[in-house]
Amino acid sequence: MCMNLKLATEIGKCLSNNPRVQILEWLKEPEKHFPPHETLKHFNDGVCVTYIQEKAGLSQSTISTYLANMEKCGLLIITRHGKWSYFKRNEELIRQYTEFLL
Amino acid sequence: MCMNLKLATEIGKCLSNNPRVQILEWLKEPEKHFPPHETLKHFNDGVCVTYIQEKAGLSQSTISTYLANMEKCGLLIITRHGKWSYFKRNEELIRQYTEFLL
DNA sequence: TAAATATATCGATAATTCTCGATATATAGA
DNA sequence: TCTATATATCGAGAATTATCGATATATTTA
Repeated sequence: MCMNLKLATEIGKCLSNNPRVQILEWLKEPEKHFPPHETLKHFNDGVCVTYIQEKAGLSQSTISTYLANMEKCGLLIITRHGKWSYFKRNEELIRQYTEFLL
Repeated sequence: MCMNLKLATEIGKCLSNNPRVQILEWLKEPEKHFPPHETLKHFNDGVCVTYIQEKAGLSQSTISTYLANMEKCGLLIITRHGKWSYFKRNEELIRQYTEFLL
């Protein structure tokens, strides 16, 4: 999907709220901001909802919705392992967005 | 002023609404989207409020407020000539913002 | 100085977003 | 299968934003 005004505005909406921008920043360096996983020993697929929720200090439902919105507009990529959902940055989409702005 | 979470969120708010994102896009190439000025013969300082307002099709007060907000967070630079206010993109700030995101 | 023009600000209502707790769903383990 | 854990979805009230018309301010010109 290529960048356009409509999608850019949806991305902008995700980036218009402090907690969401903060999450995107944390996910730049997961190992620096989140505890290591007990099952998975890496952050290749990002961070699970619970860790992000605890760090953000908002309710589970709020964070779940935020992450779903960010995934929907492409800012994040979701990978499910069993009962966990891992979220990581979609660097390609973010690059497309920044190129659209410039 | 250097980029930080708070400012990035303010910028995100400006970029969370269709008309504002559209304005930022139009201002990439003013000569392509707006009529030439009768007094000034160039777009060096950008485009006046009236032209932007007519092109956007929203009320004068709405556009004036939008432009003021975008100027306040640094996305636009305002230059006044007599009774006109000209707005142009602040490429440096936009670059800082994109680097923050990446 | 009076009128016209361009922009900014104010006050208000409608629409959207924020954020929560409650509850539903899905998976894993006893 | 029953229970615990992780995540998603729903419904609601509070807060914020969208957008307008009216009006104020500033500048230019007659």
